[in-house]
This record gives sequence, C-alpha cells and structure tokens, in this order.
Amino acid sequence: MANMTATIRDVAERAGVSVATVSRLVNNTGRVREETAAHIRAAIDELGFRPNAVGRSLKKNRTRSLGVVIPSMSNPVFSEAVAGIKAEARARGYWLMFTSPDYAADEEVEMVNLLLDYRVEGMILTVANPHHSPALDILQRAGVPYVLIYNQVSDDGHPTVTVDNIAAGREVAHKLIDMGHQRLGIVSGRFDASDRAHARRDGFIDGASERGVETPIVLEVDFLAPKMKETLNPVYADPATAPTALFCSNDLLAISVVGALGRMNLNVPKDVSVVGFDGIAVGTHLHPTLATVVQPSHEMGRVATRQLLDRLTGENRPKMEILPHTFRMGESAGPVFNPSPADLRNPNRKTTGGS
Amino acid sequence: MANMTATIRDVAERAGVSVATVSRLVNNTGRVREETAAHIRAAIDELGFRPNAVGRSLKKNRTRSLGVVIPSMSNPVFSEAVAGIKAEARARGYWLMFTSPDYAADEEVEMVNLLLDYRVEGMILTVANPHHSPALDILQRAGVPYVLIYNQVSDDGHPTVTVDNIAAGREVAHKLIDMGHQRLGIVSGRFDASDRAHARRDGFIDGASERGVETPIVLEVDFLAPKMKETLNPVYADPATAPTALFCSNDLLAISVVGALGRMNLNVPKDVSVVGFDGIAVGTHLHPTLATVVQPSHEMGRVATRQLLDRLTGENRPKMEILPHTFRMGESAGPVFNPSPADLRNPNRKTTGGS
DNA sequence: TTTACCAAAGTAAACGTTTACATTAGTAGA
DNA sequence: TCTACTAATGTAAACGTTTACTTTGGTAAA
Repeated sequence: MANMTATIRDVAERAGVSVATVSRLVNNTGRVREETAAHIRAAIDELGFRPNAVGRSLKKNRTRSLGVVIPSMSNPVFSEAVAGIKAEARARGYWLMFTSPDYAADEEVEMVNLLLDYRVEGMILTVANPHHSPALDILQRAGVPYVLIYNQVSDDGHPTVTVDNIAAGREVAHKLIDMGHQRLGIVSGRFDASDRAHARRDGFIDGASERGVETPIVLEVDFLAPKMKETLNPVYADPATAPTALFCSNDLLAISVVGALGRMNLNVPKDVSVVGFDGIAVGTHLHPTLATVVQPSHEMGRVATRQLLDRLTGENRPKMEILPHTFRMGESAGPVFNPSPADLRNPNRKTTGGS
Repeated sequence: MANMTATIRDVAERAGVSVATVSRLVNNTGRVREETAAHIRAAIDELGFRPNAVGRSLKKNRTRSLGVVIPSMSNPVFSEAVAGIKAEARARGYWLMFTSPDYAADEEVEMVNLLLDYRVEGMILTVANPHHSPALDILQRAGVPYVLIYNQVSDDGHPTVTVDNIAAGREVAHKLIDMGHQRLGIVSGRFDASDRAHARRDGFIDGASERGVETPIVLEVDFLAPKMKETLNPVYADPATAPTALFCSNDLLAISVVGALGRMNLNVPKDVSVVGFDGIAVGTHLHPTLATVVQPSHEMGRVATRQLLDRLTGENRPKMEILPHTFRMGESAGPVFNPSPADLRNPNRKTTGGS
C-alpha cells in the first residue's frame, strides 16, 4: 500500500479536512483541534505521507539547503571540514549539496551555477584563487551569501574562515632551523591551483630569510599524480646540497614524500625531515608519524556554517575569521642527525656523537 | 544590475513574448523564429536569467538528482566511489545529493527519509546490513529505485554492485599461507556495522581452514577510534603465539596497524605481515607500501550509477554485479622472515639462512 | 437577544516552471 | 480568392505546497 507518494491533498481528503489544516498541523503553525489532529495523523500514517520538499521550497522560496564546493573529495582535510559543515547545518535544519570541481577552474563556475539553479540559500567554498575567481563573481552578482574556507585571506573582502598560512609557514621554517636544518626545501602542488600553498611557501621562505638561512628550493609537483621519485631523485643526487628538511604544502603530499624518500634509501627523519600541512588523521597512524601543521578543519567548517546561517537569518554579516593552527611534532621530523655528507668529506670539521 | 533572480516571466516580458516561447527556447523543445530567439537571448543575458530548478522539478516531477548514502566520508574508499558516481551522473545530467550517517543506524533512516523528501529519483547506498535495514524497507515502500555498493551480496534480492568479499578473504589467507605464515590474525571494525568486514573475515577463516591452518584470532576494534596499541599489545606479549600475519578489514585500519606495530618495535613485514582491503591511493605512497585487496571503487560507482539511471529511463532493472578485485602486493607483506621466537628458544630446530 | 470576540477551519492565490491545446498568420495549391 | 496546411506563438492549467484572508459557530459580555 501507500506506494505512490501521497500529497497533502490526499491526506486532506482522507481526513476530511482542507489542505490548509493539514499544512498547519504538519508545520505546527496555527492551531488545530485535537480530534481533527488525530484524524489527520491517522491519514498521514496510512498514506505514508511526507511533505514534498520541492513544492514547499517553491512556495516558500527557501530550499533549506546549502551548497558546498571543495577542491577535491579525495583529500581527507576537506572531508573533515565537510563533516563540520554537515554537523552544524543539520543541527539547524539545513541540507547540504556538495561537489568538487577536482581542481578544474571551469568546473568551479559550472558547479556554482548548478547550485544556484537548485536555489541553495548560501554557499561554503574553497576556490583556487579568490583574487580572480569567476565563480565568486557569479555568486556576488546573484546576491547569494557565501563563506570561504581554507583560502588565504585576502583584501578582496571575501568572508573567509581560515588559518594564518603565512605565519604557519614561517613557524615551520623556524622550527626546522631551530633543529639545526640549514638546507630547506618545499614540495608543493601547483601554486595556481592553491592560494594557500602559495601563502605557505611565502611564509616558509620568509621564515628562512629571517634566520639568515639560504632560500629554500621549491619543488612544484602535480598534486593529482605526483611523480615523487622522479622529482626528488635529481635533488638528492648530490647529498652535499640536498635539503635536510622538506616542507610539504599538504599532508597527502608529505606522505608521498616520506614514502618516496624511504624507497630512495633515505631515512626519515635521520637523513631528511619532512613536515606536512593539514593534520589529517591518518598522519598520526603512520610510521613515522607525520609532523605537520594542524588546521582545525572540523571547527573551520562549523564556524563557516554558523556565520553563513546567521547571515541568512539576518543576524549579522560574516567577515574574516582566523582560527588558530598548531604545530604537531611527529617522528618524520627531527634534529639534523647525520653528519652532513659535506662533513663526511672533511671529517676534521666536527663530530656530533653517534657512530 | 540583474541582481534579484529573474524568472521566466521577467524574461518573457522583456523580450515581448510569452513564457511558453521562452521555455521552448531554453529547453530546445518546439521551434522558435530566429529573430524572436535573438530577443529572448538578449533578455536572458541582460537579466542573468537561469531557470529555477525547483519550479521545473515540481512541474516535471523529476528532480534530476540522485541520493548517495555512504557510511563515512572520511574513508577515501568511499570518496573514490563517489567520484565515480559523480562522473557518471554528471555525464547524464544528474546531480548528486549525498551524505553519510557516520555509522549510526538511525541516521541511515533519517538520511534516506530526507533524501526522499527532496524527491531524489534514485539512490546509491552502502548500508550497515542489507539483511535487516529499515532504510531499505523505506526505499522499497516508496518505490524509489536504488543500488547498493560495497555491500556483501545477499539473497534478499537487493540490486548490488560489489566485489566477492568472501573469495577475496580466502585468497588473502592462501597468499599468506603460501608465504609461510602459520599463525594468522584478523583486525576488523565492528562486524555489525559492516557486512563486508563480516564476509571478509568469513572468507579468510575459510581459506585458513582449507589449508589446515589454525583458525585466525579475531580482533574487533572500534573503527572510528581504534586504540590499536592497546589491542595489539596483549596479543604480541607472547611472541610464540602471536600472529605473523594480520589481515585488516580495510586499509585505514591496516595503516593504523602498521603504525602501531612500528611503534611496538616490531618490523613490518619482517616480524609481521599486514594486508589491508580497499586499495586506497595513499597505500601505495606509504613506506612500507601497503599490501591490499584492491576494489575497483571508481568503477563500482560508475556501474552502479549506470544501472540506476538505465532503470530510471526504463531500459532494464539492475541486478547483482560482481566486479573483479585484485590482490596488490606491497612491502607490508612478505614471507615469514625471522626464525620464530619459538625457534629461537630451541635453536636446534632449524636454521633459515640469514644472520 | 444582541454584540463582539475567538478558536477552528476553509478558500484560493500564489511560487516558477512545463505543456496540451488554441490561436494566429503566412504560404502554397486550387 | 479561397482552402488547407504549417510554423510560430499564446493561453492557461497544472505540479505540491504555504498563507493571507474569509467563513463558521460557539461563547461570554451587555
């Protein structure tokens, strides 16, 4: 029974009342006599009625749904944020429609347009480059509120919930230098696909320069299919100049780097220290555990959603919000351990314990 | 300008035609004179008109959206499937609404109901237990087509696209035994939250028994917060009985296990071989790389979606489909290497090369 | 008994589309 | 010039809700 989805009219008919009364009962708006209510409830049960959200959305001009556009679903850091977004949204009765352009800029526009067609009430997104983003332009023109997450905060005035990528990059540099590293490197995805990778690099280079350390070499790889060994091999061909510490623009990359170094018979952290960025859960389960900058991804999602929903209910308009990051030490990073190959060639220069 | 979203009526008015004509042009249904078309197109551009999907859905009684319910978004194996689903769905003009109950059974029901409220035309899902699933019951009653993925294929007749978990489990057992392992173990998430973990275990135990090997010990852990070291420590307290090979019900778990063993000063694979299940990408970047059973997740998503969409267009009804899995060898598994601790205690028993 | 009020329920018009059907006008054949 | 057709367009009724407004009775105050 109760197969073909029943409408509010079917319920009204069966209960012998008008659709208005049913609607009032279902939505708890206006009063209805208990006896009548009972009839209606019975009809609803018998017919298996559930209100059609499409009809409701059309009438109320509110879909109670939010759009989420994140660069990729295969990076756990975004999944965590989405989890936070979901938690907050669901708690306030909102549904999520989300998708990822998988690092294709034109897809970004396409997805935003589609979400607008479905009349999401607001959007949370991470774009490739907020300074020049057709997707954001569209959003602005449409007058649909949005909040960015992860993106590097800019002076374009886009509401953003993020961390201070530059400061974090700088801190990593300092940390590594304090551990004795003098030759630093960066492994990063393509900068034009990630403004935050850009910012982290800038901070890192700044940090090195502040301490008078030679400018780190920068290795830009294709994040989606990093040929890590091919990238690292030439760099580590000459141990005298190879970096003793690598800062990676995200954890997934860092994991690849650690794996590749291992397969190149380099020990992490004894030969090379590796530091990631994001703080994805899997990093703590690895051996060696991954040293990384932890972003409060879940919280970031929650805060962004709260800002967005507050704005929708007119409470106030979202602005920038910088959340605190933390450095999580891990076994993948450590003090310079081996006498550097250069030292090995001039053994008279110094000796630092060990065999 | 063009701020408040324009309706088809606005466009019609501005172009001096009726809404029907605009609709015909927009949807390429029926012919419209080129001169008129030009006017309409101009109006559309000037107003920034995009058809309201809500109105359309209501009228056509088709939302062109699919619901996806997967156990968790933080497991990359599901992300991969979703990517496959997304690719196929988008290619056929469908949009995805997806969510995850995060291993809470009542959420499963709630999510399905919500998706039905939004009138998704079909659903792709992985449920905790297809044999007894209120969520599936609801779906059946509502007459909304669906396809299961990952779930163990059952005789309940649910359309399912998956791999042969039992055969895969058996194969892993055989592989390990062929490498000389005689004491096997299983590390798995809670079986009542995953029918496939259940099936993989059964297959593994079967495989062991077929070869006359002692029944593997089974370690059931909380997948969401596995206290791996606490679980493994007692088992490896007595090396004489500890398994030399562990089969984990998924890769995330396997990664945890490898990490924990490392921190217990056990070498993988020399002391313990570890095999996972899923074939998530990160596994190939680890050191040691993860030996695992690879599921064709992306393909699984594609096939399921194709079946579902075909059914929606009445082409045919989906049924079971078992996709091939493959065993991917990795550095985390290898032949029994160390003379077992028992042998060390009786050094006269045998010597197997090495130092 | 009238009046005034109120609780409970009904009526009907939207919301933005699509589409069956009706209308108009232009053209070709007679 | 008429007829018959067809291409191009218009009209209006849905789709499933919500909600402003109206109607209906019942009850308390006068």
